[in-house]
Amino acid sequence: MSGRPPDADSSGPVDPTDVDADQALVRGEDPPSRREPLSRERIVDSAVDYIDAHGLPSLTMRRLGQELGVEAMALYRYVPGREDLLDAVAGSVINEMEHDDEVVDQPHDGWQDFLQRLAHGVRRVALRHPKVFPLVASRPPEAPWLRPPLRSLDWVETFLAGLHAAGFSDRAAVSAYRSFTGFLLGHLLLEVANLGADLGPLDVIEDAEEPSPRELSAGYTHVARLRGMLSEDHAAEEFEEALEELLDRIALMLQLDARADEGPASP
Amino acid sequence: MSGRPPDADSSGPVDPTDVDADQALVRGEDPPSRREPLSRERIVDSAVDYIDAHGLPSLTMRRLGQELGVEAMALYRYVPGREDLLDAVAGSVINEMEHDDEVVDQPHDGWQDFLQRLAHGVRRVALRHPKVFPLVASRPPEAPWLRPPLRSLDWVETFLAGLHAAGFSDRAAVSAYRSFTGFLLGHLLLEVANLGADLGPLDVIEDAEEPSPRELSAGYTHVARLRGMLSEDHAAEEFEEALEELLDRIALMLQLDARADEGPASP
DNA sequence: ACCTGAACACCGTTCAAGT
DNA sequence: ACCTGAACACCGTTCAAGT
Repeated sequence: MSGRPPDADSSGPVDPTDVDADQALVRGEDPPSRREPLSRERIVDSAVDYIDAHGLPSLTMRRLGQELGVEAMALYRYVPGREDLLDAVAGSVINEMEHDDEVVDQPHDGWQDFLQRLAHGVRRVALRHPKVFPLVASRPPEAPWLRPPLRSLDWVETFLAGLHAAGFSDRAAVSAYRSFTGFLLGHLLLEVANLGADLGPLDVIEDAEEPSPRELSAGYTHVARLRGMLSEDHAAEEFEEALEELLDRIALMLQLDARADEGPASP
Repeated sequence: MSGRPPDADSSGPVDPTDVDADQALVRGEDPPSRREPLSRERIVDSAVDYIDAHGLPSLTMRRLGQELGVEAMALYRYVPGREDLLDAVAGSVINEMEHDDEVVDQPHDGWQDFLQRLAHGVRRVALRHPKVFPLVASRPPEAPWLRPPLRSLDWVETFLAGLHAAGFSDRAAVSAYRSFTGFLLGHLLLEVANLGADLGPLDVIEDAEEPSPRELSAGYTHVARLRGMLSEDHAAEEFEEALEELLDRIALMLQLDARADEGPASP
């Protein structure tokens, strides 16, 4: 079965004297007067849903229009084009963290807790939208001082303000921002890739491509032997461990930074 | 200027009695008999060059055919389709490391040196092909036990065999493989993204999208203040530092692993 | 004000036909 | 054996026209 949505017209005869509106009613669509009007937000949300369900390559302006009960051309009143829509999609999912109660705006229990919550918030977004996350990860951000996956002004501000309030120097906060984003990007992209994220619906995969055991044992002795171990999914524990280590490293950097601030004349 | 290649026919009158071959000669093309035959390798190499030059979105089967002096349909004798071609492209650039003399097959100076060389080899690939690297990073690998960016059986085997030879236990080698890939993916993807990697030719960017300073100062006080510092490019040093830290972590893990092997009955 | 029809310049891919 | 022409079912996007 392909990703194409089923054609609702194909089941049963339709009186050809019906006017368009009546045919629409037969098909179960709301008449134009009753359906809520299009808006940029509704379009972006619908695009997120569509990618979650069918994968990025399946999202076309025409199919998205169909999803919204509208012709593709109508979308262009609210969105400049497909590329901008994808940017908006990436921004939208990362901003879902705004409604995540575990994620806080201000450190109230130390910066480590603050960053822990933030990291887990991003991870929840990635796992909720595994097919959208590669977009968050690899679309070029709108400014060189935004780095994926924290690719919105709001969250970078929250990050920096939080660390500032926790006593970080500017230098230390920026340094932490860099290592934090690198950490999130690597771990979460691997995690969603392992989920088979990139491609569309799973119907194409057919997992028939795996190298045969015969092929493997010829030369790839280590891979063959460790196959099982390599396939084990330890994403969650790995994430926790690596996050702890990252926080330790930041704490260390913080000490060095503070010492440098006291003045370079110390023993 | 768009990415579309210029039409060579458009400059000057052409005698309509010329046969196709002569017109081809006028255009400076080799006659079919003289040009070297198509091959999967030539197609993949050409695709890499094309993406390097014009970006992934600009690569179409038709334009790639044109680049090779052939109609698009001819490509399908050597490549099953566009998606498979992109997989081959990702595999091809990562395998460029085969010809990188700094990268070694066997650890001859300790595993740390071995991993240092491997990491820098992958980084050189990423910097040589910044527009291809997102493909290496986010295409789902052909088996669940291959993780980007080390997405080829050959390199995973080299990695595992190398650490094995250096005395790593299976468990330790697999654990190192996981953290190594996570590290590379995060850092290199950020680095190429910062280079403006994803999109096509630079002619579309026009850097007109940056939020205005006025907009910034309203609410985004920390981002505004740290703008300059955030834009600084420390990719190279960051990579070295983070790599050192990763190797330290692996060394630590190695000790714990060895101790666990001696038997859990130790004091 | 909001949406659609028709059109344009593209796509990927198949397959019978040419050399 | 290797490539092409013609065709099919799609794309994104524009714009005049409809309600």
